[in-house]
Amino acid sequence: MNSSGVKLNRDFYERDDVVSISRQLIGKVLCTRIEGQCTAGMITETEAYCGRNDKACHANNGLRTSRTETMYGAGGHSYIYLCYGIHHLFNVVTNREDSADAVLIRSIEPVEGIKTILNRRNRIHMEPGVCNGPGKLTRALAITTSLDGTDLLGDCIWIEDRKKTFPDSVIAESARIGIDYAGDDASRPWRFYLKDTPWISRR
DNA sequence: CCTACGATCTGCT
DNA sequence: GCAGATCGTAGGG
Repeated sequence: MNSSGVKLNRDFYERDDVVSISRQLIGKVLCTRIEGQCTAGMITETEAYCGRNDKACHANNGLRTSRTETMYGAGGHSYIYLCYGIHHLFNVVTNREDSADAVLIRSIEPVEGIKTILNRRNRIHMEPGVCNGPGKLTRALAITTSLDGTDLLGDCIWIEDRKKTFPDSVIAESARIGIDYAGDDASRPWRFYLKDTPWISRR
């Protein structure tokens, strides 16, 4: 797909610091190959969800159900769930089997398959509104809950390192969005985004 | 079985 | 800025 890209390997995902991984995913490229269509976008915004000790995480307090099961699996798989009955949200599962850490991908800047992305989003022209939100980018890349549990080392959904590096000084952190119910964990600075880009959901 | 609600987006005022 | 969409999940009876 892109000769300069190197697919992230299992070792990247299986490390135990989900907050660091969340920050490191900024600048990486999320790719899908679905129904013959290749699409990709550079990750510009993420949020870390810290397993059973995080009140905002679906696996809080060790909650283990058919929905949360994939979060307990090995790092490097997808955790995709339906939000508000409409939106398919995509997460990267991290850490070893039995932990339940994950990174929510919140925004991307499209870099490949622009026509396909515009079609899926029902738009004519590319602009930040096409992919600046967790429900928007899944629509753009054709990611749905039927792909929950997908191995990110396969050829359907994966993440590439294209050697585009950003210094820490251009990466901002903030509280996570839309988790007011999470008590003291609601204010933890586990959201990361590129400071100087329009391709994010909020300032 | 029943009810409440959500890691959001869109369109309208 | 705000309401409505829309349905799977979780929790309680």
